[in-house]
Amino acid sequence: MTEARPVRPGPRRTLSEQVILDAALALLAELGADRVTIRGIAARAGIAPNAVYTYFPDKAAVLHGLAEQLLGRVHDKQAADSALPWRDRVHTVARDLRNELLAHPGSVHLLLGNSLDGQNARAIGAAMLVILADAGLAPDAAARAAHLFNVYLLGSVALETTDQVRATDQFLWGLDRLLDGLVPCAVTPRDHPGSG
Amino acid sequence: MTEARPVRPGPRRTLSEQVILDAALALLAELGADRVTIRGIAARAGIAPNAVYTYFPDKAAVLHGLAEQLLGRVHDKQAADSALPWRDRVHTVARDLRNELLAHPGSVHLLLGNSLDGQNARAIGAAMLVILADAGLAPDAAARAAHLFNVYLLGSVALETTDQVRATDQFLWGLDRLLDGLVPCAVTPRDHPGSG
DNA sequence: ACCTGAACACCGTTCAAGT
DNA sequence: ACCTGAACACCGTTCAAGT
Repeated sequence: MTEARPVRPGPRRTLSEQVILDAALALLAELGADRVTIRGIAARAGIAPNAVYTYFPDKAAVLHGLAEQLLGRVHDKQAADSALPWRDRVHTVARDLRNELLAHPGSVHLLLGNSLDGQNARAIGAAMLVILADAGLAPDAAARAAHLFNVYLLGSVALETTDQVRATDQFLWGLDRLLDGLVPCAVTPRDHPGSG
Repeated sequence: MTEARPVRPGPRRTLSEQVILDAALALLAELGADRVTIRGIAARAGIAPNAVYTYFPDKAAVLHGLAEQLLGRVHDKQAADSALPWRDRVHTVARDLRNELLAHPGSVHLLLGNSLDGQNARAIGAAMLVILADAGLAPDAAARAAHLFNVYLLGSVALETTDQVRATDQFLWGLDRLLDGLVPCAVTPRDHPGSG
């Protein structure tokens, strides 16, 4: 017989939070938001429904993780390029986020229903703050403006999703009105801080 | 025995759509959005759950009617007063709608998830168009601006609801930035059209 | 036309048990 | 620690039947 070293009871890590979130994301992309159920996720991951509760306290926690998962798919290199005009950088972030949200119908309501306090959410918010600081906004104004940006992005896509229309013109028009309203807030406007 | 005149089969109109929507609204106000269920509505109305389907094809239709019901509770007299500055009139509409939505947590997601094409929704939208026209916006710009207003209002309240904060300062600040961005769109600005 | 009881096919979640 | 089968308390919706 083999040596009787203390065998750990049961498999140690055949699953993980990531496996569950991957299954949830696949379900969201293929079947829509209303099909993202605990039982559906478990079935796709090949486990029993209640096994999910080993990793997440409840469904809300799974959806919160799923929202974070979605934001992680957006990486903006152009947004970080401080040599570009700040309005263009905002446009880039807005377009990329909007496209990601429109690609997964229902994901907007996911973001609107969960606090955007995860790692990826904070990263995007921080990138936005940098852009707005480069635009000349004071820290508190930049924070308010970043929130305003979130409101506009999520609100726009939510209405686009329910009304079944892709109104890119309207989206960019509203974004520009919003940026126009922010311009007077810039105390030290500088388009190319790298050259100053 | 009494005369055998053709008695109509069953009670003719003991219920109505309005009774069901009233029950739904009461449930929303008292127990929250997630407790607005077909079975709950029926119980409060004193009928069997499937009786609801005599008046509405499915739950989505009930919620659509409920969204309309909510908007009907907002009546703005000040918004119609063309003697007031247009920014004040917008502020009034925004404040009243926001207060109504915050009073019923979950109602925001109700509005965001249903097309705002009902009678009350159109009335509010029309009032907004009048204000924006008085502000000097051309019809197409006014239409875009009205949509922008919807996006901002619903997006703001949605984020306020999920983050459990009532940030009135932030709300008004963002609204003003938005209105600032609209000012250049006014081709024929006139504050008091009644005096012209 | 309007309402009912009963059933169907689902949910999220919990519990006791097994490794 | 991790996973399972079974159950509980719900859902929305449909169907056949009654008035």
